[in-house]
Amino acid sequence: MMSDSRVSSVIQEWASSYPGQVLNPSTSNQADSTNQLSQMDLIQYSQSQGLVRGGGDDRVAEQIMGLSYLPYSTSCISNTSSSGSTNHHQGHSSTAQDFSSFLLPTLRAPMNKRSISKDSAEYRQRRERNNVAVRKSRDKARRRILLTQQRALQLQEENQKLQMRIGQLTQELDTLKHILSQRHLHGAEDGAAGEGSI
Amino acid sequence: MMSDSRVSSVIQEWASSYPGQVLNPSTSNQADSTNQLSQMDLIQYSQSQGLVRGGGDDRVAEQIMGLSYLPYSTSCISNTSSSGSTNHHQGHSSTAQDFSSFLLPTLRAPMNKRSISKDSAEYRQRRERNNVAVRKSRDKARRRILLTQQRALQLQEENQKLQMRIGQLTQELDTLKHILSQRHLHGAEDGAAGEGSI
DNA sequence: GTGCATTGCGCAATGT
DNA sequence: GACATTGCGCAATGCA
Repeated sequence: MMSDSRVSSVIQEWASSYPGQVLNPSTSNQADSTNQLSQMDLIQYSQSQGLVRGGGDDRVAEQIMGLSYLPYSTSCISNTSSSGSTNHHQGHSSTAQDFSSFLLPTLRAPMNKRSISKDSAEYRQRRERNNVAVRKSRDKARRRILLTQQRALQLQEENQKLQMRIGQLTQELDTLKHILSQRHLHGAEDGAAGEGSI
Repeated sequence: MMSDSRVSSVIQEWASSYPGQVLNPSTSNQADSTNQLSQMDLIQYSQSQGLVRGGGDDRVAEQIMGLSYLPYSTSCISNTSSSGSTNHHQGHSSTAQDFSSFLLPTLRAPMNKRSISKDSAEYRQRRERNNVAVRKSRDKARRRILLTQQRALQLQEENQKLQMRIGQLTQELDTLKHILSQRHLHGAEDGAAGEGSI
């Protein structure tokens, strides 16, 4: 059959994006690689992600939660994040200074909870870690999506080929059946026709 | 298990997510529905398709949060408020002051472009519009991804079925061929064996 | 509790 | 100019 090496390789890669119980090792040697897709694919997104989400109130609620957190002053400072990496709009951040000393206490963030002052190096550190994690996670997601798309494409191609194959087989079968019926009717007349012609 | 009707319906829906030239009627000569995936998948997606969740009225409090984080140095100034969205207070921010006087000129926001002060109602309006657009776009993306995943799953199922079908046909064919060869050798012996038994 | 992973969200830059 | 996409950081939350 169409043992397209390209196909299997991509599917292989795709499968690796789903660390769950996705791969079925027994299928790798088969001609047409048919991995297990499983429900894993649909779980993650369908639930907890927008689509099914009820009304809009949840959004509001979520929003209200974090809003009192002092939008300005903080976080203007001490970033110097070493892992700025792809950050683009903060090239001049190197000159950033700590304005917090100018802020009135009343203006400061409500940081009532365990004094999570946004000035603390610890805070910045955590933020930076999270930012890294976020980037990583999103890269992963992007890759996963891409692989899924490629996989869909290839499955479709494969499908077409399979269907074509079925068409061939069916036709061949019909021919043989016809021949057989002919012989059945007329008895053995010796006609090796359609054997290899189809 | 899954019924074929469901399959085609989902694929149908999936196809509608790709307003490009996704469907190619010329290839659908074979029995099963086999849509064209084409490269469109991997490229981009555009076009809009009014989702159900159009109403932006449900979300109101979201803008309380207003400017989140102030990219470090720039734009730390010129706003006095956390931007009370379109229709409400600027509550806690009322005590906010202008720290810009403390900022070194080099630290000031680059707001040189037509003075895009974040206080302006026009700015808030634009932001809000964009936020709506972003939500819409992301919903769409989520839907698209979900659809692609479902499609991949279904294609895979279909694939398995096709392969099984091919197996059947092949075996049947072998049987008939065998029968034919037998007859060929021994002449008509009358043996309607594998006709319908496979 | 600690730490990374996910996810929704708003902002801004950029594309159409 | 309006809307659509996209990368990014923040915060909440999930999870090991």
